[in-house]
Amino acid sequence: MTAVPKKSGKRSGAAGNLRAERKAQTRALILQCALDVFAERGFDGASVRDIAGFAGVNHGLIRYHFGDKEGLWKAAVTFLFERLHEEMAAPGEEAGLPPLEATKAWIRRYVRYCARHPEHARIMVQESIRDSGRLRWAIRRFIKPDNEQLQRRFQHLVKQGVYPDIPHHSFNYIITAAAQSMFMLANEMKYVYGIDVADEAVIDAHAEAIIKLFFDHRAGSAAVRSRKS
Amino acid sequence: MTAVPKKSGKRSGAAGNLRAERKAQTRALILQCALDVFAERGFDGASVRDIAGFAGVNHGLIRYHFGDKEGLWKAAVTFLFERLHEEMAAPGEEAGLPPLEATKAWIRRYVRYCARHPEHARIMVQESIRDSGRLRWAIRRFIKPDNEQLQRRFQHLVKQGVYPDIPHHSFNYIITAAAQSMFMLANEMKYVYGIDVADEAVIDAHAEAIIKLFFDHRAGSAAVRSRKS
DNA sequence: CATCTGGTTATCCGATTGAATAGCAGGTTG
DNA sequence: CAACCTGCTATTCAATCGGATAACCAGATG
Repeated sequence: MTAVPKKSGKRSGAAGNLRAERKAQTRALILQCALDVFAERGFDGASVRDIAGFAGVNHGLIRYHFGDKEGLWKAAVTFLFERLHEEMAAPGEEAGLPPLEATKAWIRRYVRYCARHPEHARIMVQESIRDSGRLRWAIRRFIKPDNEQLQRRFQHLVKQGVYPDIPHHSFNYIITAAAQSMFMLANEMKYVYGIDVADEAVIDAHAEAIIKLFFDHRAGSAAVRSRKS
Repeated sequence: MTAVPKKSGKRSGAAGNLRAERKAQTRALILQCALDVFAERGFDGASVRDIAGFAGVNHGLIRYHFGDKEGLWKAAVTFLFERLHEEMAAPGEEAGLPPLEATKAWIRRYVRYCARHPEHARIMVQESIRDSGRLRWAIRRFIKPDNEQLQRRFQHLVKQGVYPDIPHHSFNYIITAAAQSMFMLANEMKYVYGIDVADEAVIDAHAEAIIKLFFDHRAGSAAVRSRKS
């Protein structure tokens, strides 16, 4: 979490919209800082003053842009999930793959997303531990639809006989937690293993480890059988 | 998190230690309430006054027993890990099992612990997201030793050729997150799936799902093969 | 050029926080 | 029984919180 220099490039495009441009810039800057601070300290622990401080603006400005603290949180989370959907949109090539291979590609993409934006898991975990109206709002609006999509993918694998039939809620929490936790707990990784989770090699190796454990049963077993045993 | 009635049974055992007995009772009561509140709101979000309120004592008393807020947190976390070690101690029978079966038994025990005490994962995740001195304290004192124990178990499986060789830190975060997350995020489970994670059937099914995905590669594949495919 | 609008800052408010201090009451001890 | 610890409560304090209001001023408008 680093403070961001204020109003670096103004560059008014044409005429007339200079003010609107700066307003949008300021809004986006506050949102990004809000994501970081909310993720690190939780809703109650984060202070509007700190967020404004990191963004280099007066704390009263947040009230102007977002109404109140909860409005800021909801705007930040909306931005978070819209970015998730953008970055997780599958490239066209994936449609042609068989379902298991498509799921492996999805895992690799999701693990890289978790590494790139650890604040996502952090902010949602913080909110889910407490039982707030904000959690219910985010679930109804973002989490439940996303989850139904994952459920369809999972059921497809099971129906094709290519995956064992376990309760879907278990599958969901196991797979997402496996992908998120290492990056969500980057500080713990640093102190326990001395490993920097920003390292590309660590990220890719983690994705492959998940795929090996979850989706390469036969190949995994074969690899095991090829050992001395 | 429910408020606890104050001083229910005093029952002075013999003579002389009536005061000491009540003191220990009060201390334990405060610790339990502190665990719940710290887990739900994080260190900064939790107020000493709230913890004292749930315990039914004056907030000044916490200063008397634990010095300051950080002292209370450390005492609570110490209690947490000592209870973990007690409840995770393997019954003697497990020593005779082959390593893979022993690990399965360990998984079942750990999943039940996570369900019984979701505040453990919650409090440590909250602290790890922020990079505090408290996190480093807990890692040096509890997490690192526990982790080395898990690493030895894992390496034993790999050496016996009974488990695929993936980076240990990946294995660690995948397996513990898979066990913890559903119970840590009990509120999300409630709203997304309408499932109560206190249900024994849900807990046991989750443990078996983890075992099926992680440790029953051959059996899992066989189960898959027996379908129409 | 004069006026107006809207993004932003400065400042104030009551509530709550962690911490500190003084005092009380009842169990303990000689 | 009387003096004395000690576990506990009541109260105070400065700091910080979220929210509200008024002033400000650069840029849009006519």
